[in-house]
Amino acid sequence: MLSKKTKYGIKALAYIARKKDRKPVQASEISESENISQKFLESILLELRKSGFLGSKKGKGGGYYLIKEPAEIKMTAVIRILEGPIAMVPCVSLNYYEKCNDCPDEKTCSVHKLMIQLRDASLNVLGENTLKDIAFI
Amino acid sequence: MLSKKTKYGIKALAYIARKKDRKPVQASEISESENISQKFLESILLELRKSGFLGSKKGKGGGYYLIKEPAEIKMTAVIRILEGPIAMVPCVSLNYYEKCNDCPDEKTCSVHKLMIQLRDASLNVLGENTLKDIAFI
DNA sequence: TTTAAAACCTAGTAAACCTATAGGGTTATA
DNA sequence: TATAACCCTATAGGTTTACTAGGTTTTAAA
Repeated sequence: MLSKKTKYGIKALAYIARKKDRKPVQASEISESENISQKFLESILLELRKSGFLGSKKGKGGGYYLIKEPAEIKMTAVIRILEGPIAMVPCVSLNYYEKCNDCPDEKTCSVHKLMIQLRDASLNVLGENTLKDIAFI
Repeated sequence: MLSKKTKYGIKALAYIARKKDRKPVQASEISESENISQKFLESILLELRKSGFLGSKKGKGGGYYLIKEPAEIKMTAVIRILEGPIAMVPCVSLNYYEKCNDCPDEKTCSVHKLMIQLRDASLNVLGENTLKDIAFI
């Protein structure tokens, strides 16, 4: 299951990307338009800022804005920050590898085999899609 | 993340599939060989029996056995029973569809769009793999 | 210079879910 | 009839999720 956090984060990024001018967008505006609890959204936007996707401006007229071009933001990066590893088991994760303790040999593990295929399929989709691709209909 | 339940369930099915004869395999044997807590495994095997993957024989010399040929057991079916829907959001699920309450229009939703692609990629992989494919090295 | 808007930060919390464990009951075979 | 094996229910302990509350700080505009 995709967490609400990730879902809201993607929606927020897409909302910001759709704005033509690069003026800061307020959390309250996104919250209303996308039906997301404002306080919860604030924490997500903060995380997106800290991880380098968004910049922010404080005070009246402030808000959040994209730092990079939408076409340069791969969905792999967004998902990894918001949701975590793309692999479904740590033993097939490229970025967060960890050995299973129950499994003596990965090469002969049937789960491992299947999960590698799933990981690669997901990586393909997420690597091919940028924020630009999904933000516009 | 893949739940331990699903992981153990797949390992157990693969273990049973690798047996040449069709004699019932005991939970205790699988538990030892695959390093799975026996009580936990029992509950998983029970679920796999109730959902039609396994048959069982009670009493001494009893155990679990496959009802269908490994080549006829698609991994989509296994995952759906053990882990639940393959889609990461209910609004793109084929078998468990549910409308999002925050989203007024699926056709213009950027998350929806991405999740459909992910679902199809996963369905592809899981549909192409049978228990036979993953049980043997 | 005051006021209000907005981001920023910390903490808590109810509910759900996960991963078992406990403790037996039932059934069939040797 | 003893024992091996499946069958079933309940529950504990931990983690994660999805918020909510309540403020502080910064900045622009009145």
